[in-house]
Amino acid sequence: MKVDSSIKQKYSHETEELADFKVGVDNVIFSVDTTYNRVLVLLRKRAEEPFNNYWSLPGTLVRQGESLTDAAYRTLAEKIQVDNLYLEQLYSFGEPGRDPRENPDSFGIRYLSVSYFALVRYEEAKIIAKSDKSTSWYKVDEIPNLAFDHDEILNYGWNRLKNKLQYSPIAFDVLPTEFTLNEVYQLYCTILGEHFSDYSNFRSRLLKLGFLLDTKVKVSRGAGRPASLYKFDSEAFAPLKDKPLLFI
Amino acid sequence: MKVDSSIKQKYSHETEELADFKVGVDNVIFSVDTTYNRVLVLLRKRAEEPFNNYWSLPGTLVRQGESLTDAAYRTLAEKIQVDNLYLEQLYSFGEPGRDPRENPDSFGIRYLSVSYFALVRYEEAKIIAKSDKSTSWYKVDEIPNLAFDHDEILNYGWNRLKNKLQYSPIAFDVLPTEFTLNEVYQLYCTILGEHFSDYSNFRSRLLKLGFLLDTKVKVSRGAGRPASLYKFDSEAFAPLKDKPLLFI
DNA sequence: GCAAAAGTGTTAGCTGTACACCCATGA
DNA sequence: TCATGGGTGTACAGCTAACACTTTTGC
Repeated sequence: MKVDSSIKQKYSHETEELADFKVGVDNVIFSVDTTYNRVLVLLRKRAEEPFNNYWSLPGTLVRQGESLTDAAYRTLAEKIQVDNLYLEQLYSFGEPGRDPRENPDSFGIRYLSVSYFALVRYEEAKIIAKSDKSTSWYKVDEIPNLAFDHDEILNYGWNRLKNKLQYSPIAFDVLPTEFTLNEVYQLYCTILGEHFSDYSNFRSRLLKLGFLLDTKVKVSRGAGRPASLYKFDSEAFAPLKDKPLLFI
Repeated sequence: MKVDSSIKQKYSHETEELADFKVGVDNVIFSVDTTYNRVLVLLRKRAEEPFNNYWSLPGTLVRQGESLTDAAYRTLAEKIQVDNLYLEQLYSFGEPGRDPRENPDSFGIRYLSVSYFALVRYEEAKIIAKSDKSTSWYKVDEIPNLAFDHDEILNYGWNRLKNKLQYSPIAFDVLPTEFTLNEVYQLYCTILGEHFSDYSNFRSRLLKLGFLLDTKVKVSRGAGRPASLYKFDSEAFAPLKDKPLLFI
């Protein structure tokens, strides 16, 4: 990047008064519905201003004594009950004016959003019911206009999901403890699209990495030859951590 | 990841009072000294409590009306004068208690740090001199104990630099407009270590990507055959953006 | 037996690696 | 002319993509 010679002038600010912030955490929570082969995002409908009645990412403001990660888990736990998940920090959005509650003239409180990305197991995730259906899964390709800059955050999370899947074993955090190779393949297909790899090649590459244990137990899903159940072997994976491996 | 069945209980907080934040921006600013083949990080010596006399990452608190990115550029511009750089957001650190100025009992102001990662051209970067030598380049493998959690932030940035270099053309942001292929190679060697690739293979892979233009102009660096000067062709690179390409 | 699903094998072409080798210049 | 650094070529191993094939089940 080439910047003006005088970035000092350009980026100096007239006022030296510090901004006061509230910090929010917004979660992009994905799950994969393997029955219908679709990727879902958890949204909640706002019941207050600003953006009343808009759908938004589940979020919360950080409380006294609470860490960012804790706030992310709390938001998650308020919306769904789930035991197996992957969660990581995504990005922080802090432009002045991104929240209409900020008064543009008076330099009041600013709202910074630290976004988190989560992948949860769809089958076990129970939406904590409210009478009003204000929390619901949306297909990732049928997202309505969201409140605030949540479209941008969601898009950021969606890219992270697709990338992360290719070099990190997050899929095994949301698959059952024992799974068939075809279930892994379906998960990858659903997220990355049909055309990322042929099943037999995917299979041999994955097995060659050596961190999947064949339990030798067979399961039959309807007609056809029964499939072996595999387990993720975290000890065998450990040495591969931090290495630039590719799963697909 | 497997979490306790009751994450709701675990992560619920007694108080529902919101935390008040000041938001800081801390920059991990790298440069590569190609003369001595070493990676440098810009540090400044603190002249105030807390951590008086400790070295720290250059940082600042975000001002009213100022965006996070602007604050990052402002910090940079206060320390060094440089025209060519690459800058991106790194990670946000917001644990309660990460800044000793927070009063652990009274739940006062919290300090959140949004960290940024920058790569600048060493040869053109002039440290904006103060009488006291309070700003200085440090070799990345000889970093003293830093203030706050800046060791962790620096480590995070160092990993980002090594990864980013492999799939993104940030090197060309800090090389001269015209450069020899050997200069590119030296840069990669310095950051990734001697053993990442043999020169001739690096060379052919890089050229095959097709975004380097041979200007046909030759330069002689001492003895030996003169090298061709190349230019980065951003138009030719455009279609490769967002593709999972590897430079090494 | 036949369809369906799981799993194995084969091939052709490509890519990475490790070199050997040629080229152009300064001293 | 020789050392030095720039640049090209090659041969082999290993990988990928595409697809044919075998195995084991339910019906």
